[in-house]
Amino acid sequence: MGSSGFLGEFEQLVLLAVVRLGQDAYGMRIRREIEHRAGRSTSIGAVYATLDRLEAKGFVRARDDSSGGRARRFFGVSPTGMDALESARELQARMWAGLRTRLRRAGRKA
Amino acid sequence: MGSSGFLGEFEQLVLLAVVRLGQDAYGMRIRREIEHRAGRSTSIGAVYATLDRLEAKGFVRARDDSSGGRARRFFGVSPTGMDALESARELQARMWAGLRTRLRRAGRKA
DNA sequence: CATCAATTTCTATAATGTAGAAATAAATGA
DNA sequence: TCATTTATTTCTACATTATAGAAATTGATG
Repeated sequence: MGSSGFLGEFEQLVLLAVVRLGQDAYGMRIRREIEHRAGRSTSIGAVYATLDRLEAKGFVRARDDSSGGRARRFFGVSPTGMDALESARELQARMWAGLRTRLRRAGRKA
Repeated sequence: MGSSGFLGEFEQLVLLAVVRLGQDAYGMRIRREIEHRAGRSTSIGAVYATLDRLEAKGFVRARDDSSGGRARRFFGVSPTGMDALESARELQARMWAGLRTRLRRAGRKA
């Protein structure tokens, strides 16, 4: 993938979950969010490994936990990360453009 | 990924290119289609490796080349493959739902 | 038949995805 | 206070996917 700025499938899920959760984006919460919204089970290890990789690419940054409670690692999406999300979305739009009807037709006759 | 039916990022691109190309979907052509539409360079090896994996999963099937010319390997998307595409699209829709404005806001202030 | 051009195969490696056990540390109740 | 529970993160290991490019194949062409 050559760090070319493209987002893998799961990376995209995690990044979107971080956007959605806003101030509340930390590992376990992100995991739950993905499981709920995507309806797909995932492991906590998968989430953290992906967060670490996203951080290494500069797509998310960890901010320190200031709340008194249990120490947690909160994440936020960086401007670069936002760009990556936008690009991914645009790419998908281009690739899908005009294909929905064709897909439905094919699905019926299959 | 455990062959859980999820499509990787590039797998999705290839599958969509096969749908779009219809009768004309063979390796080199798929490569060109992706490069044009996605505006992203890719290698022929990447395309074939992905086609092989998609075939192993039953998402595409190769049909024999009946045209007289240079022997080529044509591909078509199977019903299962169509389902996988639909699922991927639905998943994306769910994950993105209601996020565009938030993304734009964040992009501005960043 | 020699060469060319288009296509596919093959080989090798990097990046991403995935799970689950182990470690950490706050909270709780005795 | 201390043992226990509970929520969270780290760590380790491995499977799958992504990627490139050289080599092989085969029709076409001179």
